[in-house]
Amino acid sequence: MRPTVHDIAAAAGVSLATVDRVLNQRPGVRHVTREKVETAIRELGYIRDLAAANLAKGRTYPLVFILPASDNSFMHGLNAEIRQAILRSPAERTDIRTIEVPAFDPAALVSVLDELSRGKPCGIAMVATDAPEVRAIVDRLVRDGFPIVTLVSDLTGSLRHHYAGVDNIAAGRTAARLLGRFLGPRKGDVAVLAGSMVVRDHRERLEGFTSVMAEEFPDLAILPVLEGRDDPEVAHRLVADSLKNAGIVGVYSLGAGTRGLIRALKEKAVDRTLTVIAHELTVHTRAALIDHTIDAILNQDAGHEVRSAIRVLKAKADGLAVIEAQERIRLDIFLKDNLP
Amino acid sequence: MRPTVHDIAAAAGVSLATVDRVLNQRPGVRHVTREKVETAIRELGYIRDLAAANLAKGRTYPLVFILPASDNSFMHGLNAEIRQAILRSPAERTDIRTIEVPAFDPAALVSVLDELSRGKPCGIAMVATDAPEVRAIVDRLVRDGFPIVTLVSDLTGSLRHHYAGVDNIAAGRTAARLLGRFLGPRKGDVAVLAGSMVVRDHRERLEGFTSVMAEEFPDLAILPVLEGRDDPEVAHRLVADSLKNAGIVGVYSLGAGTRGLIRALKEKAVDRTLTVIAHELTVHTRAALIDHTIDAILNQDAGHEVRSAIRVLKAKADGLAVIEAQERIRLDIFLKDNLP
DNA sequence: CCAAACTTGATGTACGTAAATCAAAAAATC
DNA sequence: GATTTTTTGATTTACGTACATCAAGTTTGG
Repeated sequence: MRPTVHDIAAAAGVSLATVDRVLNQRPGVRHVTREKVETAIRELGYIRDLAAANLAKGRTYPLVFILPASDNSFMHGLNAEIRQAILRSPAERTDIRTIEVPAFDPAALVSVLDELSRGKPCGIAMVATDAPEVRAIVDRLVRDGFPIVTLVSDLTGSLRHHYAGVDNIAAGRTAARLLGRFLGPRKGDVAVLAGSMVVRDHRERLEGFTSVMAEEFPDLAILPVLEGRDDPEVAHRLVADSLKNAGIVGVYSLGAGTRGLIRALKEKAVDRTLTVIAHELTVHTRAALIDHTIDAILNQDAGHEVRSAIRVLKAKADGLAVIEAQERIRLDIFLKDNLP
Repeated sequence: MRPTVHDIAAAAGVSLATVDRVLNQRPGVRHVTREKVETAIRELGYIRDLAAANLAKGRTYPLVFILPASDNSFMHGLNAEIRQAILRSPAERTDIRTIEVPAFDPAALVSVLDELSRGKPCGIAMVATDAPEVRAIVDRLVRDGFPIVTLVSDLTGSLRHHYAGVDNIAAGRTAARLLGRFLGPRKGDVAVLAGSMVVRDHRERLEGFTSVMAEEFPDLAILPVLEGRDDPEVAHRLVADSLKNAGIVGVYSLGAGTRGLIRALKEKAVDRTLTVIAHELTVHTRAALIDHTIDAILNQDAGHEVRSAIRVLKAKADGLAVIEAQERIRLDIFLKDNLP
């Protein structure tokens, strides 16, 4: 049987109350006594029973998810996953709240974080907007002891404890290699559709994409990036326009809101010899993959991201280690054959 | 606050003892009283606090993993993951034991299962060997109330509660499409290296592979399957031999023990224009992917499989639902750009 | 050396559930 | 209607931890 507080007390030759004072870093223990207890803890390999502790404390984990108010399938999916997590709250002792902030708006994000810092959430998961002032307040909150994980979009260089999202540079590189390999010996132009270059994840995908393209597929030329602002209408217009260029052999859509892209592709489908790689599995991209409008979909599993963020925040709140491999968000590659 | 047994007792107008009898299906409760209590449970939305219950019972989950005694990287990795899980046992209340059985030997597997059925494990995870007698005893154990999940290799048509592994038909199909698309307009022969056709997962991969090849890439001809028995030496000889055929443009290695394959490929590398798809990410395949000997690796995450099996077995033992999406083992596709 | 401050022990309650015991009440049997 | 059987209640202990209280002991400071 694993040792309990009673065993520690006996081994250290002190009372239960003293062990408790040491374990919960309460004052009123002489230095030498504290050392005795800590030695006993180490030697017996005592690990406190979290379940029992939480029961005694009536503990819950108040968590906050901060999301951009973007109206695209991916964000809807993310929201749905959070709602699922809320349904599991009783069993997981969580108490989850979501806050929406305007997208691409660092100031709004900062003010929400500042507001939160006056409350007592034991963990914050946020889709980060990449700006110095956001980094600053995140660092402040982390120093004040709030566990913080970034979700979907990271805030590199900040002190956030963890990033629950994919490696977007790798995603871009992967897209480039798939596109290059699928095109084989063909030469021509490649169109890139992004949401906005002010979001870090889009910038990183593009960076990865262009570097592999340059290194390994010099016969393919990347056209100037189309910024669709994750809006189907805008994307449709931009892509339709761009496709008038007869030299285009491939398309990489690295943002969300791929509906417009798909529509433009279908209109052009008559003489279609395009190879298309897109991000995020939604009902639309899924259908397009099945009917061969899209050749491959790169995806991040929103459910995994949400569950992972919750696990990590709870672990950090308890000062526990996480299972790194479990929390790594992988880049899913879907062809029409391995759709879930 | 969520309702407790006390609330149920009050609401149903009975004593705590009676509520306990109902909750733990102990005898000595009249039918009408039982109904009263069950109504109260439903109306208050009572959910028992598993942590508290496990604490009170001093419960642990004795689990058994049954693995084939195969000496290949994948099985070593699986073993390592189980050892990791054993390290987490204290926190997860599990008590994990592994049993090795000779590979490809239904009789041995049956006798181990029979032996286990006389013990009291609360869950069994097994790499299934596909045979009628195995199916029979699995069904018997399931009927006797043992939670059983198959691991890596399934036992379709049996009553096992869950399969913690990838969809191997989809894996084969995906391999075919990748190979076909990577080869593009090239025509020629494709070599297939398998472990053994008596293992279900290998058969299924081949099935998926050949069907997509036939449907969509008629210019590529599949050569007779090479059975390497997951042995590097055998595989090396077979592949080296086969590569004398100048018409080969692609290779699909669907089994384990890919070391021999890689060696054969490197020896032949001088005039290499081969496209190669292999299964399972190991140190060897990883290196080969990086140096372009292999073009893509299909992988199943052994860590995920083990953790998933444990979660599912615990949930089944407690009669709880599992999060389906979380337990789905995905087919990882690795190019050199998205290696973990 | 005495009082104030600090340190420790002893003890009890609580968290939500499981499980056991014994007595009391109700129902079923003859 | 008495007796047996079944059903129910009341109460207690336990799981491992947290936390509070009070008394007693030990150090300090002046």
